[in-house]
Amino acid sequence: MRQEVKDLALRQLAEGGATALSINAVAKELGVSGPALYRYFPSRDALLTELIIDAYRDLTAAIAGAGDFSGLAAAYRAWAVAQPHRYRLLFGAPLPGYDAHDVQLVAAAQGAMAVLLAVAADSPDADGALKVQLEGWQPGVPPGRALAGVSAWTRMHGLVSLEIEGNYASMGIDPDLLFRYEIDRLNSGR
Amino acid sequence: MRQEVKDLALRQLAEGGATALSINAVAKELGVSGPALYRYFPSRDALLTELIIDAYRDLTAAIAGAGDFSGLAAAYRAWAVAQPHRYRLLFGAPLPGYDAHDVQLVAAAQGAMAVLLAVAADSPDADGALKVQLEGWQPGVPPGRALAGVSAWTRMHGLVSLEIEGNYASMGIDPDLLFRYEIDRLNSGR
DNA sequence: TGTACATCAGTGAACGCGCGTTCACTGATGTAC
DNA sequence: TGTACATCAGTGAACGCGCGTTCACTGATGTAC
Repeated sequence: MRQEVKDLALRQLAEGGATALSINAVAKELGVSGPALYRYFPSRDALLTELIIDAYRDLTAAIAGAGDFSGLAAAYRAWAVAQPHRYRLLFGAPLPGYDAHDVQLVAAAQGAMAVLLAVAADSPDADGALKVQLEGWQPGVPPGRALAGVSAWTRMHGLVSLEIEGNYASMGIDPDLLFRYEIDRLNSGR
Repeated sequence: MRQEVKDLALRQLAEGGATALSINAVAKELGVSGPALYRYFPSRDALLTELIIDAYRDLTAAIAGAGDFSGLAAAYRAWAVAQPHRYRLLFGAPLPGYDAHDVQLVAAAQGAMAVLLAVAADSPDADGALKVQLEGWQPGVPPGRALAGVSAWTRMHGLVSLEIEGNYASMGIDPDLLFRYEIDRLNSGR
């Protein structure tokens, strides 16, 4: 039942945009009255939090077995393109009135980043204040690697987020070709 | 009066997230009844469209006089960081129920891109199908330059969008240092 | 200067809608003797 | 096997809220003679 609620909630998010998560609407589609769902989730925010944590874990799983960095990048993109609503849940604008400071949520996000850092190259350019910050952020990781990880994530996110909002499509440019071009560049250190 | 409405609408967007644009709320804050605003805007969507067009023009103006590519990148970022709600209006998730196919809107977006293309470097790597698409997208522009423009935009967007959602802050990393690192890399062809 | 009129910004009521959440409750199911 | 009871998923009404939009209207302002 909890799973059914989540599935329907995701489907409604997919159809109606990030604000479209409504307990009443989910209940209705489930053929049940609104208050019934409060047996399973204490509040709308709790449901939302669970969806986000699920999404982090799912994304993490999707990129974990993808091989080297190129494989990870392809898996990251494929996951996002297949379910843009979940990608937005993770990296889009914060939902009004929703406080994203749940402990499990932060842990789930770190899990995904750990997978990325495991296959990131090493950048020789981490120095000065940036180096100190990178060491503070990921104490066990060489700062050059942490920098390469953040940088790679940033570039993937730029590509993926513009793709899922249809920006390349409206230019008549195939996102696939652009993605390959950028990842090749990134891999060759450019 | 129209300008006052727009200003208040922007302020409410800034405070309440992308869904927070409400004619009634704007009217209330203006000390006027809801229907009064229909003298000035035919509908909520029309107001929204105007805000988006304004934002494109404003962003275009901000990056137009910024000198070379490094200057443009800095101006682009400064504009977005100063008013993230407007940046989201342009490049964030589409608003549910809002159709972004206004003619003026498309023109405004192209104006911004033209400024970027004017200072973009040239990439030697545009070939094959991608080259054909780039030529179709910007007929008068060498495809290598178009590719460099799209690529630079993508990377700037990755940096800026993660910054305004607070992702670097939550890692303890100064977005300023990261931005400079990435733009230096981009400038040196890496 | 005074009067008749037109303009038009803004009003208040209403329509129909949806939301999250609480509350006391029904009624089916399963358990214990 | 039959009866008494506990559990608990789900109900329907209600609270207070906000939304976009329409409609007929008031009432102040400005214009024309």
